[in-house]
Amino acid sequence: MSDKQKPTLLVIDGHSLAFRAFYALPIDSFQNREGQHTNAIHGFIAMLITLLQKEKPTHLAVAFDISRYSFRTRVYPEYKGTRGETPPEFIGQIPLLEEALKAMNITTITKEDFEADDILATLAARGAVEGYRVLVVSGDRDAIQMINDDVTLLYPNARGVSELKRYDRDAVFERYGIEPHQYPDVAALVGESSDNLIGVDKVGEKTAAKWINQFGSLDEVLAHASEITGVVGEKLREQHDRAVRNRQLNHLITDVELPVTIADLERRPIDEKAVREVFDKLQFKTLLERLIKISYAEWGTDGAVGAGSTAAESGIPGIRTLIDEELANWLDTQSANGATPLGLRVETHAGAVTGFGIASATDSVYVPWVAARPDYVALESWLGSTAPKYVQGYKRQLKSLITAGLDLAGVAFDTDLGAWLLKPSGKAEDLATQAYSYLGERLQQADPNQLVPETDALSAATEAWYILRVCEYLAEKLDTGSRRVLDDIELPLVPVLARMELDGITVNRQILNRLSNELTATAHDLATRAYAVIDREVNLGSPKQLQEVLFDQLQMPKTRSNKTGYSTDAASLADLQEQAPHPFLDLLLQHRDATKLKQIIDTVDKAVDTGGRVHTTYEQTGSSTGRISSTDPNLQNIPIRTEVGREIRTAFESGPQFETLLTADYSQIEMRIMAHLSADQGLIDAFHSGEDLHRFVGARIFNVDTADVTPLMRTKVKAMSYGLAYGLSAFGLSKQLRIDTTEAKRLMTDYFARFGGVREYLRSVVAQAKVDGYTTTIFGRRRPFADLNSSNRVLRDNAERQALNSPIQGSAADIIKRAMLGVATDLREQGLTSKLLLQVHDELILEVSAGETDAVTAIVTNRMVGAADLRVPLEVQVGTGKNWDEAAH
DNA sequence: CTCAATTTGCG
DNA sequence: TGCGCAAATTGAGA
Repeated sequence: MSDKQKPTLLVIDGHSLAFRAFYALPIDSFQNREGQHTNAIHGFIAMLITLLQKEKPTHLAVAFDISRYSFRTRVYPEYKGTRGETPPEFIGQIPLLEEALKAMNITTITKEDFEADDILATLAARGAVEGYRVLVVSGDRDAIQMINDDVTLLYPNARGVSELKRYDRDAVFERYGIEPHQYPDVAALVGESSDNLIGVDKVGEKTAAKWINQFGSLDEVLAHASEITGVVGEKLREQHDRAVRNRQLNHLITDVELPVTIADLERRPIDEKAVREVFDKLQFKTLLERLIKISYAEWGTDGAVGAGSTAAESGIPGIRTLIDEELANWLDTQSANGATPLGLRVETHAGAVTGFGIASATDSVYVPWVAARPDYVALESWLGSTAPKYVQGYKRQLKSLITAGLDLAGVAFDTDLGAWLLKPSGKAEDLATQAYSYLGERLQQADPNQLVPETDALSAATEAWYILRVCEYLAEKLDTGSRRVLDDIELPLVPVLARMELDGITVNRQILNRLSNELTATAHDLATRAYAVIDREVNLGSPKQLQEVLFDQLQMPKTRSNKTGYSTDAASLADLQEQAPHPFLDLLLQHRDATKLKQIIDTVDKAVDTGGRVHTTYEQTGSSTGRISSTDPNLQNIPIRTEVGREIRTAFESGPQFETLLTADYSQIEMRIMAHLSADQGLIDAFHSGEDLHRFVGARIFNVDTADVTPLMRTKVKAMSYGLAYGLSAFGLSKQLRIDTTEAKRLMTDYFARFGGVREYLRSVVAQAKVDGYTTTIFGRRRPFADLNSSNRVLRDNAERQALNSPIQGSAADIIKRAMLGVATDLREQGLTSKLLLQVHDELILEVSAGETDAVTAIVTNRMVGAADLRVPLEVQVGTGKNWDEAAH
């Protein structure tokens, strides 16, 4: 008999599941009118309903513990002794749950002196013998021993309620490397903290599984204990009794006498009246609807239930699977409709393309993709054509296609980019969330309490249809400026970024490994010395432990306070060093520096592929200002400010087929943008003078000749200038320059006396933003602000500084993106093989082919300088070299 | 295991 | 009491 035909017995550990649900769902969101908490009941029943739908059990029972005491606590009083008091919010939920189950006509079983798991084990064993497919739901790991070819365990994962993990024999083997029936042997050696069973010291899952595999069983392992060498062997012989005791306790009883037979557990229809009463008392409206609905479906009663919009209601078109001629004809018909966009979803599995969903407003098709199939001419030509396509996650989809050897053109909208331009400070949303946010429609999988993952995910065809609709909605919402940014900057940038990611940059692992080893030694040495100075060993990476050392042990003056006490960051430590010099401080700072650099090196090293290259991922929708960010690994925070830091940069090289690396960075782009936006004549003159900016500004402020500007004066002016764009206060400036606030205030006054246009501009940005609710960059990118008129001072001040900075940082982001587009275009059009590799906000890094250095230098310079037409010139510094460090000069 | 907080790297 | 990011680590809590 196949499993499909077998009757299915579903048995649940009631207490353990309810407890999991209790911790997984927010307590405060589930409370009925009497103040009784109901989150555990809600989670449990949501899970149960899903299980009924998915697994369609023919027989069902829920087992409960009667009390905390069982035969096991008599044998070993400390059993489960680590479990604390029941949380007060949990009290009362179990009886209510039992009441609800009763109304649903579900059998609950308890047995004096036994735990629920023993009941489950008994039912599972009997069910298997009687020819059932058995599903056990339990959050207790001991349940693993029940698993065999007929019995599967559904185990809640760490998230608690979002899904159940299926454990069959294979899954157990994969996870633990043993057969399910051997699990108690392993657990006896390892121990089980939740049961207060202490294992053999030094023995973890790996060791225990190895022994069990080697000797066959716990008894055999113990019999051969004398053969096991090393400290673990010693511990095993010493703690032999623990393992034996644990094994006795974790053995589940499979012949508990029960008042029911399996046949008695056959499912029965719910008592609808009773269910309505109980669920009403619990105030479970949605769950009641779901339950009634499935009950009607199952028991054949009239199913006229109003809740939830079904496919037919929301107008999802049916899906047709098309290939060959039919597909060609369909695409033909669509393009005959002119330039009407189609939704497109590239379906992938493990990175490889497996199919396509394509949708018009009224029709959706699915195209399975088998790379070897010959006749995809029509599809490929449509993909590569300018026929407008609406997508989600353009870059990721494009990369999949490129990897599959396919072209993609004509992308005219992306839900992610559109949503981000509309609300750049929002979180990235998946399609289901977007459909709900913008269309108000719940996609399948909408129930957050679902415990078992949907078996049938939404078809790529239906996704394409939703993508189309979300895009249409967003396109409607975008103002013309944002739309221009999308069309002229963001969408065209996607293929450029995709190429950069796929290409990656060559990294010399020998250099990284050498540096890593050196830094490990340095850090170790520094730590040892630091321990000697304070006469004890602490974790130098733990702010909490450092606080103890600094403020308790060493009685240092208190620093800036934070949520956990007093700050130990570099600035605070530097302050301390001044007030109360101590060798520990310097050692700590150096140690931090070494470990941080090592961490970055190791992260990059881990990301090197077999071809010796590192591929970052650019987050195009990650920032609020319009910048792109870099992750996995982040290549925008490679050290440069210290000697060792720069050494790391020598590891980034041009690839074997290339001649050199080229870096090009904008000089003072933000100050230039400020000069442009403020139209301050002084600042504009500064940039036209050819003089060093800070020297020029310093001369004006301190009333001296440019030649007489001292380094100290220049430093102060530089800090002031840069701080301007961030909304720096006199206090902040004094902090940074380590001068008193009076002097900082005077510096600011003098600065604004000479460059009043800047202050005027910054003021006007904030004022305008308060009126409009958003700021705008030179190229029309918007950033909305919610808190500019907040009555909360902190919120408002923060929003004001963000608003003041956004047009500056955002315009710089626009400019370098435009430069990247120009560079990519020119490289392509001039048939050059040099490649754009990295972007670091105001810097581009390229890999240059032999003989192309001059051409590439010209392209990069022209495109970067010409990326915007400002009141001041844009200046670019270009350098070349074998590696990133060399190229940066 | 997950999450918040802290710290630090870059622009 | 200075804008924008990503990553690692610690320690607490579920």
